[in-house]
Amino acid sequence: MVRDNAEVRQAVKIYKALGEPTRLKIAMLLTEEKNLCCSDIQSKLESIAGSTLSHHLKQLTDCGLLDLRKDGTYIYYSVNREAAQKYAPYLLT
Amino acid sequence: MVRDNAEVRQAVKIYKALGEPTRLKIAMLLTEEKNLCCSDIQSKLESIAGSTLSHHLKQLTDCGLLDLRKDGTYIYYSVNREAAQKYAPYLLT
DNA sequence: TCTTTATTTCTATATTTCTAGAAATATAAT
DNA sequence: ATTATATTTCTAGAAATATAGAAATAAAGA
Repeated sequence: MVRDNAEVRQAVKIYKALGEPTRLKIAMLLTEEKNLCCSDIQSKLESIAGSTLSHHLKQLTDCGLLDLRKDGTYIYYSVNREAAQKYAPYLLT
Repeated sequence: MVRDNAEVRQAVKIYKALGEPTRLKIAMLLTEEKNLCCSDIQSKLESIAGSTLSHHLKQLTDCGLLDLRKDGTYIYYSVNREAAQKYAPYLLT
């Protein structure tokens, strides 16, 4: 029952990231279909500015919930299964 | 993979509730020790105004993560295991 | 090189959230 | 009845967040 503080801080960040409709949607999109790039995601959301999406993606990666892989001009995102499993396996179901 | 919208909205609310350090701490306190009342919780946190705590508890109950039981002047809170299991089993580990 | 496409950073604005004091409500105890 | 305790509601200020336009950066292709 004794918890590492760093772990708890990561939990807060992950839950904060998921506690916003657009970001939860992004995480869910990436659970269904991995390796989408920024503009793929943008086209799957109704209407969102690139700059806004960029901020959301930063928050989702900074907390460790998303991984990214750069390939030329593109950046492909995917869900980090370990983090999701540990904190929010709901995403994976 | 098709998700109920109401479920997704509840997920957002629960993650938003847990995405704040004080509220995550409250949820963790209540996982370890169930049936604490408002003032018990207040004394277990460093220093928080009753009105602030009340708002946090409202958010945690409104999303369905905490249950409450009234007994006279006291209100005893506990974690709703089903909700925690579904969305944030990290709390229960 | 010039242009296009992808993404980020900067900046500003609108909105939400956190916090707590004061007042209100509710129940219990004297 | 009065008092004490527990909790909530109201209110407001401060801080954080969401959003997007404009400019900047980076890589690819013509």
